[in-house]
Amino acid sequence: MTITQLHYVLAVAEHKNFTLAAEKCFVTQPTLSMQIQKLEEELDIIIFDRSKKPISLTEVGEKIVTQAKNIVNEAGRIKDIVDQQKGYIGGEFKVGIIPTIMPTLLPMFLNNFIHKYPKVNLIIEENTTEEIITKLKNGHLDCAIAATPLEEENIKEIVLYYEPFVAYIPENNINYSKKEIDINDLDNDNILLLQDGHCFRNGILNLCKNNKFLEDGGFHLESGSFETLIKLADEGLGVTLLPYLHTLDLNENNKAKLRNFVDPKPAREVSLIYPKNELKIHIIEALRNTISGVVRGAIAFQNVEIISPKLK
Amino acid sequence: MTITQLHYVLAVAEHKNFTLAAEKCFVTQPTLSMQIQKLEEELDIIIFDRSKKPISLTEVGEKIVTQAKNIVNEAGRIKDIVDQQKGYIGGEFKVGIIPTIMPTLLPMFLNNFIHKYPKVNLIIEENTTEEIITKLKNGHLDCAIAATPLEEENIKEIVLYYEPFVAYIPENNINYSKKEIDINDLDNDNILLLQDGHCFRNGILNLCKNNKFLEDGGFHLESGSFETLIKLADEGLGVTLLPYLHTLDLNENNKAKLRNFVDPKPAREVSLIYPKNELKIHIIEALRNTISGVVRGAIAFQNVEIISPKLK
DNA sequence: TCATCTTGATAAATTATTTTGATGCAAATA
DNA sequence: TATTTGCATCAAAATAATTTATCAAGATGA
Repeated sequence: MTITQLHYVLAVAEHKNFTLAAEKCFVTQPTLSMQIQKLEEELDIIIFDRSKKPISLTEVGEKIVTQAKNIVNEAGRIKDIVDQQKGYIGGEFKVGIIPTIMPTLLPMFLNNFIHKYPKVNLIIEENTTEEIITKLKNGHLDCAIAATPLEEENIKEIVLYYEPFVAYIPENNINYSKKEIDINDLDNDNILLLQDGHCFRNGILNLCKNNKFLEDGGFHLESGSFETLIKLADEGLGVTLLPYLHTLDLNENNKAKLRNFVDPKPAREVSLIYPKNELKIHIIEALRNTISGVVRGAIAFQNVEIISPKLK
Repeated sequence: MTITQLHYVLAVAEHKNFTLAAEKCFVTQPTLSMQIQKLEEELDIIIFDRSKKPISLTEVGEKIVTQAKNIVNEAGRIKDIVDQQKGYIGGEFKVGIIPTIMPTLLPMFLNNFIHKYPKVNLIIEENTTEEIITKLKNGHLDCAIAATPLEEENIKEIVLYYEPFVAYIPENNINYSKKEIDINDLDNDNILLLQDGHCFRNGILNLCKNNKFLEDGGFHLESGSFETLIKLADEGLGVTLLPYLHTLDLNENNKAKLRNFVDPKPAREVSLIYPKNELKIHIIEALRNTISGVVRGAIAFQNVEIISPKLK
């Protein structure tokens, strides 16, 4: 069994077609046929059922493919180790970002970064915190941006910035008239939050433990976007909290309903997180510097005294 | 990079000697030299510092070796998949057992098992519950025996038996005169327990929540063996609890101090646990049957009504 | 139904890689 | 200085991978 053979197997499994898979592997079709036959012979099992159209995996084949992916993935990390040693800033670099950070932060640094490090092939994906942790640990992500602290084993966190929350108070609410809000003022309101998995929620729940929402769960909202939350708040269903960077894009009408918190402001800690093995530490450092640079201007002036909750 | 090359690298890393490593790989020394050179050339780094005696790993070399182990380990699982498919009962089979189960259970089934399945190369190691979980997940163990329930993701549990606890009451204790003990009778005693990590401890703490030991922690004992606990109890430092199978080996003097619990007896659930992928399920089933057979005779007659605590 | 197309298997020739036995060379040992 | 130890090197031999050309089975479609 060779790593090459496993690559061939994966290609056929993906394309369900020997000829096409061969092209993708930059070899001729007989090469693929032969090598896969050799592997099947060595293992004395059949991986592909060639009688079906399109070609399908046998039951064992499925398992072999799953494991082959693991092996190939692990093998790929050898290159990462070497790149790290050489201080090479380039190659594939996969970053996970949680949904509530993605739309505001990404545009701020993306252009900057790809121009500064053109050799890096940046691959960004939106993931929940939970997905991020799994993928960091199994190597499907090189680093991620999420709300912290997570205190996960084998994962390191470098704080990028503290982002204060801003209250969004609809007009009919008794707190609307206040210029600034204390977190305890909201004790009697429904606080509309994002669905679980969007870790933003965890960030707030711990701050207002006396809130009705938590006590009796008058109603349970599982919205996926701040836009929905704002509309629901406008309907008089409660108040909501928005991370500062999100409030910058609101229209004037909505901005009028924003109220800053008095110090100490509730805030979320946003960090760059990555596996302890520090395989791509050079690229991670590059990313950190880029983000720090652009973010400083955007939120540094906000005098954030943190009530950073212990997440999850 | 080939899997063979990685094997060669690991062999040299282990033996610190090309000639010896070559022997272990059943190839000649030039083969090893060439292949490792080829790999070093491909990666454009040096793995081994040949100037030192004995040969040593470079800094990158260390990392490469660590990763090579992962790759080789993952590659080895392909064989497991195939074996599983073929229902083959044989090959290497690694079992972890927690310290408080090892000495009593192992002798009961070991002989039986290795005679019944001579093709299985059984490798037993003593591990804490925590180690077991890690090793099951990363494939360094095929299955394990531990106190349950653990409720760990990706790990399955099959209960082997329920083992009742027996109280060990020193003579000076007020409970000594009782023929049977109620768990609540011990509320005012120090209960001597094994150190953390030995999961036996978790099994008891939840049962007697009012115990002084927990309330004020008059003193904290971190003993590693039941023998020590028994001696400390004899010194008048408290009472201790022993799993039933352990009590069978005590001397007469000690046995006199044992008191059964009244129903419902506290008990620990002992299970065979293994990864959800069920890679070696046939061997695991074989092991389960063997253990069930021998254990039934030993503790089935104990009318165990379980207070099985939820473990950590 | 019959020609045609698609697609994987096979054969033979070619090319590339791996392994080996013989030997060299440097450093340690005695 | 002679000897041993241990890795590197080399060229020949053995093995293995790849390719080109071709085939055969099943699908497609006129």
